[in-house]
Amino acid sequence: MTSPMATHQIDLKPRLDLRISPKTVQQQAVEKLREAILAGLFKPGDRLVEGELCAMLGISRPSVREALRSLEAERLIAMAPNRGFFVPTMSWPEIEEIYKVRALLEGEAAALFTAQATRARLAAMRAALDDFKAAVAADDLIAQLASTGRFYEPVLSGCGNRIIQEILQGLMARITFLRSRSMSRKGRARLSLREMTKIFDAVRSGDAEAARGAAREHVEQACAAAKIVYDDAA
Amino acid sequence: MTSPMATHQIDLKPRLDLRISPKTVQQQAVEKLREAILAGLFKPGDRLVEGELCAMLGISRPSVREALRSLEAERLIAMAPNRGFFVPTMSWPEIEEIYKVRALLEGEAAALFTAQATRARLAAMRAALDDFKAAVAADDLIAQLASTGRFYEPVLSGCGNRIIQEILQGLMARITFLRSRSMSRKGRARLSLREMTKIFDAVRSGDAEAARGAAREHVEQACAAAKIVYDDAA
DNA sequence: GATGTCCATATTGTAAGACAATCTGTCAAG
DNA sequence: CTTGACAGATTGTCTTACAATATGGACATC
Repeated sequence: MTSPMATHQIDLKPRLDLRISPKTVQQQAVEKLREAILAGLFKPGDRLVEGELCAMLGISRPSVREALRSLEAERLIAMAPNRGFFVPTMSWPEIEEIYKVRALLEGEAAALFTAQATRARLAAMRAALDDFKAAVAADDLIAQLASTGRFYEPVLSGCGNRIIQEILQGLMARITFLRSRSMSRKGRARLSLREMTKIFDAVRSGDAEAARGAAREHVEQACAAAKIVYDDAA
Repeated sequence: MTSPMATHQIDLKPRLDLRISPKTVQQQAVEKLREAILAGLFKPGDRLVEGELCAMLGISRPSVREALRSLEAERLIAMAPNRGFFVPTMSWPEIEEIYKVRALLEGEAAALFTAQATRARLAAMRAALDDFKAAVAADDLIAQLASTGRFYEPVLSGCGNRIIQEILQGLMARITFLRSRSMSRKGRARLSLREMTKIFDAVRSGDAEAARGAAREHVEQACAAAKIVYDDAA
């Protein structure tokens, strides 16, 4: 598929694909709605009334329904026949199961990445880690979430397994509504910083098993923090 | 959510839910199309023309499109704007990545299941294993695939993690088109039987780590068999 | 003969309208 | 307080329609 010559070149423009792809209304609708759900505009339990969404997005009902079907298959929303779509509320066991799988897959991703980390990706991780540190010092929640995302991005895209990446993105999306709240817990950010630093150090030193362990532990700690938040809310 | 009394009862009727659920046309369409793809009626590379599907399923275009969107989000089919839906062809690296994740998750599921296997589920596994043995002896491919499914079902539903189950089902669906072909390779079935027996023995003896290892190895062997088939086809 | 241009046709993308089926909440009757 | 009935809201689905885009081939050009 990719040009054989590419492997001889330095990784400056990794897979820049020139394919122009017209965005269909449906695709944009999916993106907008996903953003809206992740941003918390629609909260767990909220109903998604087709007519309202048509008005909000300025598109027709068939297009809205197609978009909702896509999100349904992603498990970001659910549907009950004749009652329509809604944002599902998740029980704690289910949330915990997601964290368990995250621990497993992020550990694997970290281990895989360690074995083949490029200089560029390590630099990106370090930059994100520095940003996160600054965001913690500034108590800036938005910046914390953003830099956390940038910290993981090189690991996921550099671990060499797109399936892991795809699955993790899906799982993360499903628990986003908890992330900002648990991150905001007093002291969690600082612990998070320490755990992420541990991951980075392990990756940089080339110790795959240490990286796996550190990544696992980070997720497990995040899970514990999420549980406290979840119980408080209930 | 569930009645507290239920926990005091014996597990004779595990969650018999009386909820009647009307099947919408769209749901039936998704099921029919998924079956058709898994059964190989639509092969990788085939286009799925909306008009034809309308005629085949006897439903309208909006309904067909909704169904296709669902399957698209499941990654069972793909879409190119203005060119419609098609069954994607997978490259070997991608297939291998799926097997890698399967190895990880099936290993985990086997380990989790070992720690909490019920008598009933163990019996179901044994029965499935016996069926598989008979199917191998009779050289009956259909029966082999069916009994393999029944062998794994108790593990997945009994491992206590529905997310793992959900992910694995999705991954399996994406490589089904390879399974029957690689299973039919001379000698593969017999090896498969040995590997599955090893899994069962480990689970029954309560050795979670042995079960994880055996499950991993079984997937790795399946991956190797699939590679041979894939290369032959190319 | 290879390449580029243009058009007819098929198919998709999207909208609008319609109507039956089903759910929800309200209110009266028992 | 429970039951039943009814009005309004919403979904499930189909039909029709039309613009936008892709595909394949005819034809002209180099």
